[in-house]
Amino acid sequence: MARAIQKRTLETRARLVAAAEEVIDEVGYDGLRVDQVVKRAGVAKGTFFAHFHDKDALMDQLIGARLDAYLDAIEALDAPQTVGEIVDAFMPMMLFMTCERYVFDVIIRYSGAAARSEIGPIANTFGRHAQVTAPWLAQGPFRKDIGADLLAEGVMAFAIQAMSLVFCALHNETDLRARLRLYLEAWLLPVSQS
Amino acid sequence: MARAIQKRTLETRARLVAAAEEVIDEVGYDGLRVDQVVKRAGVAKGTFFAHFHDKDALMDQLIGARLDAYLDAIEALDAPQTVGEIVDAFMPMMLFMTCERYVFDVIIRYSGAAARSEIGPIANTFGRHAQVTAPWLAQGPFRKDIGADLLAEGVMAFAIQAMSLVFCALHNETDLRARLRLYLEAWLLPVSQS
DNA sequence: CGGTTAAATTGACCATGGTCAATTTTATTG
DNA sequence: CAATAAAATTGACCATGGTCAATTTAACCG
Repeated sequence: MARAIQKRTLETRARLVAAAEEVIDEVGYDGLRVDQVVKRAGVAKGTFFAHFHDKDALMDQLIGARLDAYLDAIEALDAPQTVGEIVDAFMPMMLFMTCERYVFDVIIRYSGAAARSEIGPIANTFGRHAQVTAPWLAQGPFRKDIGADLLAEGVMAFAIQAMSLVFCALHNETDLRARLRLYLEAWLLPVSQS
Repeated sequence: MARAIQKRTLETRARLVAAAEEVIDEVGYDGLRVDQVVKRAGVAKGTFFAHFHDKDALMDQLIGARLDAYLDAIEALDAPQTVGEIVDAFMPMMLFMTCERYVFDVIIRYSGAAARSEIGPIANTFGRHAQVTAPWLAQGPFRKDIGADLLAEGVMAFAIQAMSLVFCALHNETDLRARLRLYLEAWLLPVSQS
């Protein structure tokens, strides 16, 4: 018969998360080692994996939480009326997403939700992102020949493309904003010849 | 003073590659273990890493070669005149790219060229892809308000988006074609309201 | 051909993520 | 409270990618 979750469980999990955040502050996401985390949390290694399916699941949760905070800020904004305003709205989140190559890889891997059985925190943020963006695009002065949901999916695709280029040898973070703007102007404000 | 590459070197490398391909045939890309490869090739583990910087570098080469073969076939085609023909042209390569989650991950990781110092085989195929696509888009009956290179970048972005969805719980391979077509029609044949 | 040097190869060893049978702790029940 | 069952924790152990000092092999030279 099923029992309620023990208070101890929540404490242990909280200690693991807190320890992980401390480690990340010191050595970055890429530098995190499970051994460091469990040592700092004062638990055995097996305990870590009783709480998180694997290291990536911890990352999913930590990074997902950060993304959620960015989305909270984005949701609080008024619907943007220009492509420039859209880019401005997303820039802080995109800068975080590209703060480390490893972070970007984790996000991409988990954004395509359910290779893993259940939808995790990061996958959820992508859903939220679409839910915020679609109404913006429907309300603003953007193309109306296709649905807002499809339009939002495209914004997502171009945002990912722009972020990918950050890690190419020839591009840097300054380009990110300019490139996304270029993409979105072409996507949201086409000038058809027909 | 520098010396020529020994014949032995090439033989060893060829044996490693051949062994790797055999292993992949049996257990897939994701199932490949370096130990298996070196055992089959009859060399020590250290030799493997003298020839490939890491396991991913081997994958880069093997997968890159496959992609190149698909691009050869694509290059031999006449320039497509409809979105449907474009989708048809890319489908075989996209099916390979999505044959395993692991393969797709490697491709994405290496497509953004030079997190690694030099441009590898996979990164090169992305360049080739753009070089094939841009002229097609310039010649065909598609939007002309933006340059063909930008148009080709967008095709790439949407192709990746469509492939990502293959691994989501709710989508399958049949959707891939339909979804890419939907994206590309919106991207290449917009109906502006201005 | 023997000596010398660079390149290639070896395999013991390490780092790190992950597993699981055994143990300890907590909750429940009579 | 004692007995018992479920949940949580432990840490020795494993799998696998990757390293590197030592060794072997091949090429070059007088």
